[in-house]
Amino acid sequence: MLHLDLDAFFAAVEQRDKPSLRGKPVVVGGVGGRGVVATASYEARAFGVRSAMSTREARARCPHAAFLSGRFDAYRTTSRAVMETLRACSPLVEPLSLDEAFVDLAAAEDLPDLELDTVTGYAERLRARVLEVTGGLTASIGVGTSKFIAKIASDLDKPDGLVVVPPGTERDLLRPMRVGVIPGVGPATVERLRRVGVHTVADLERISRDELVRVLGQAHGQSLHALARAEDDRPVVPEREAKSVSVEATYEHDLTDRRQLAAILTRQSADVARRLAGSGLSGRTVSIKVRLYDFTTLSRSSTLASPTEDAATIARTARTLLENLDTSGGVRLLGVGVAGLADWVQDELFTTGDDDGPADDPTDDPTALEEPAAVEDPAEAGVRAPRLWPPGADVEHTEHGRGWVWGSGRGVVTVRFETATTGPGPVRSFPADDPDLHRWRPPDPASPQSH
DNA sequence: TCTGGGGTCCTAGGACCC
DNA sequence: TCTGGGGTCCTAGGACCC
Repeated sequence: MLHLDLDAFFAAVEQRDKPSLRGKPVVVGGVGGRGVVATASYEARAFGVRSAMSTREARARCPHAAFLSGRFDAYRTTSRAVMETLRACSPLVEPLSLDEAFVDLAAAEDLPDLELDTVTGYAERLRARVLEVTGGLTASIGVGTSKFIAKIASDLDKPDGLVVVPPGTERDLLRPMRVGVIPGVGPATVERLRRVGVHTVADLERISRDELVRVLGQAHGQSLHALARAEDDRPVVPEREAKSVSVEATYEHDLTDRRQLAAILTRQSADVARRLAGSGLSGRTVSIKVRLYDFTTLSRSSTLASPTEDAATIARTARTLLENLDTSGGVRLLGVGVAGLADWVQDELFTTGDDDGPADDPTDDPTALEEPAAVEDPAEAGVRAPRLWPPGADVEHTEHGRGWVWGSGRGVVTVRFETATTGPGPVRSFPADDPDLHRWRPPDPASPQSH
């Protein structure tokens, strides 16, 4: 597994495009009174500027830095070039963000073997190619036997570094490290672990699984027990389906005018609706997020009878949710989101199959009366590129047997297969139009007993 | 006049169903 | 008379990531 991380990405793009910034401290992020730092160039880091620091503090530490609000189109374009370069190596590339990705080298075609020297040379050439296609951006690469180890390794020689962790040396590498280096272990988990005497991975290793689950809960406890032992078999998932779409903003001054708050929700709802439509998605759960003057953060949500991508429906629902909150002290952040995403094809199935008259109390559900009957024109639906392979859908493959959809997109479907004897098995990717890949249906959907 | 914006995943409790 | 258990869906909040 290979993990690639572009160094100080946003700042590096700015320095590339504006030569006068090269060699100088550059800070990209919110430039307003309530902004925070997204990325600081290494020159700015020398003055103690860090990601997530308030821009106010960054200005105090490094007043002569260039403070920029960011050009996301340029970042996206550059990111795309990098991801394409990675996909030329292996079909199994999983972007984690604009500046990070995993590459499954076991699926790389032009890699003769996975020996240490071979992989090291390959990764060096990859770094050179990234430098080329980005017009001079450096990347740090980590290689190891799992996602976890690759990710840890890419952090060890930053910037512009390469670390390959030889198989069998993982646990010795991890033991002296602080638990906070483990992805998923943030400040709250570090504090909980500190209270039970755990500071390093070596300490973590000594805690039983039961104890860890008691301290951190099921999911986190189990996964940390495994990671402490360098056990990690998570596959590369090339394309994940979006699960939610949201828009939020923090305002320079706290807002109190309820008409103004409602107007903001209306505009944000239109933004969300446009993005949903652009991706061919709709969702059933509308939520708002409200951060009050004292930073307490509230969320409220409402699940509709059927998915929507309609701006007016989202806005009406969002405004109703806000009406039940006390915002008299002032609001510093307001946001709208839609979750429970489905595609238009499912939407159509839903609304044509489940039409059982009006809801009991129409005032409970602002959409019950107005919700239109989804997409009528099949040609139009086709244009919207429906998502044919919803995650979790059962499928079968002529060669590999039965499984379920792990992810899909860009014409590729990733399937996790299950065998009766071994349980969850390997993950494989296929072209979405692979004739050997079939949607799978239960043998007799009508038979389940009616109790 | 500390503390962004876009996400994901998990937990816990209550409603509801069988 | 006493007292289920499993499962799903929904809501709110929190931790975490880049």
